[in-house]
Amino acid sequence: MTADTATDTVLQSRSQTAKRVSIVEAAARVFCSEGFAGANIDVIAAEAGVSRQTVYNHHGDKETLFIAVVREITDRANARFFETLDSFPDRPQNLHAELVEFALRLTRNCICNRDSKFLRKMILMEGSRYPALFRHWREEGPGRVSSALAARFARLALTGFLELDDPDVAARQFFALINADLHVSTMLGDNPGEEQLRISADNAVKTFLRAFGQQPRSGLSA
Amino acid sequence: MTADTATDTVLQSRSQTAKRVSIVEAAARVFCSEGFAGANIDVIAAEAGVSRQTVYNHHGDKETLFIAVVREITDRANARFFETLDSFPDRPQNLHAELVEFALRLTRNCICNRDSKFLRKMILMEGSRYPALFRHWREEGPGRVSSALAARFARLALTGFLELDDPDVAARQFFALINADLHVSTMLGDNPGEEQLRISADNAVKTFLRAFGQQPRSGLSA
DNA sequence: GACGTTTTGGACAAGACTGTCTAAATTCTT
DNA sequence: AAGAATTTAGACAGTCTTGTCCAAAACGTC
Repeated sequence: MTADTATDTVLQSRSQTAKRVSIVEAAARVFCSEGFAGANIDVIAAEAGVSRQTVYNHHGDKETLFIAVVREITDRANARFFETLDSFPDRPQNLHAELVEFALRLTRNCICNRDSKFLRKMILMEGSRYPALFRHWREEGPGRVSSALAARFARLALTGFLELDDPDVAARQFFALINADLHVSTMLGDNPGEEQLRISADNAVKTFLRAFGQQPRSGLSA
Repeated sequence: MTADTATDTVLQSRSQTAKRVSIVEAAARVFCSEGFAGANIDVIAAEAGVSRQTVYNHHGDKETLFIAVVREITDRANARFFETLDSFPDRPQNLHAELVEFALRLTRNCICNRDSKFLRKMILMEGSRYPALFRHWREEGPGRVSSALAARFARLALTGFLELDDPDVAARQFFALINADLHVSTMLGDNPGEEQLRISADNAVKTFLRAFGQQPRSGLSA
């Protein structure tokens, strides 16, 4: 009964939603490379394969579009973050190797991908102009991810794999170390190769474990 | 003879150079908060306390002005960096405490100050548009600073204060750790308080020394 | 195939900005 | 204090951009 009309209303005409996402993707690309002020609606429309009027129909105006894009990308990036976090090695056979793999997933999915770059740029440039928008990013994103990672580390400490004073600090430092070698090149827009990523993750984990690693108590491994 | 005219030509009229730097400072502020595209020459002129025509007289056009500003700030920031590096504790009495102080100077002078923020923003946003400009930044700045810091760490390793596989990696990681707690808030433009800076530096050094610290061989201390 | 909705393309007004020009005012040098 | 150079304010042309409007075309649904 209402089901049909309801889903129709929600799903819209399929190509309508297709256009919607295509606009958001295009807008993200353009905002990212030109900045908010430098972004041009005509260019966004062209890149989305859509007429300018359609952009205005869907999103009202430049600022509204910008906000929609940031929201969307924020949510997607956060989802990705937690998804990646789920692959944390809670019961490692080989802590070093498994942490390196985890670090690699983190850099690939959450630091070097397009969404993350977009967010870094936009937060840095427009963060102070839209406090609410970016407070949301901070609290739902880095804030929660950091606590979640801290909890995983705390668990490893309990099992005797790590020796930690403060799991929250350790989590933040883990992120920092992962970024240490990549920071400069990602700022200039380079995309580090697989090789480079691996070396970098390995360096990070090596240092992290030098600082916090420990042999697990034997009884608990299996 | 020529001395007079020469110095005249170089020094210019004193207020002329005063205006020049005032324009550059104002431009830096405006570019920083609005981005290149969003920056408005009239605003820059007003903020420099100068007429628009004067801006054009001195710097020709917006892009030329931008390049001049980036160059100037890059050089200043680099100079500051090396100056700060000179206070590295080569013969520490108390390695932990002295590294913390050094880290604090580094965060204050080279990470949280206005010039550094400007450069981070501009490199992130316009880095790919002006490769030469920012290659210069990278090679003369982070690149050389990192090696220089690595050399200092290597020395501490020789004296037995540290145990290092690769001083270059250690240097990059030291920077990363120093930034670990500050990264998110500086992205949003917050200015961490003195308290926060100290805690953050202390966390960084604690972890760094857990990973690389060592009691120095007794013979070498005095 | 008819009907309602969405999309298109192009025209358009309004505003903003860059960069130039000029004549008058101010400042520097001597 | 005179002469040279710099600075100013304002006007101005030209361009670009945003956001609106509209009639025709395309699309999706029944």
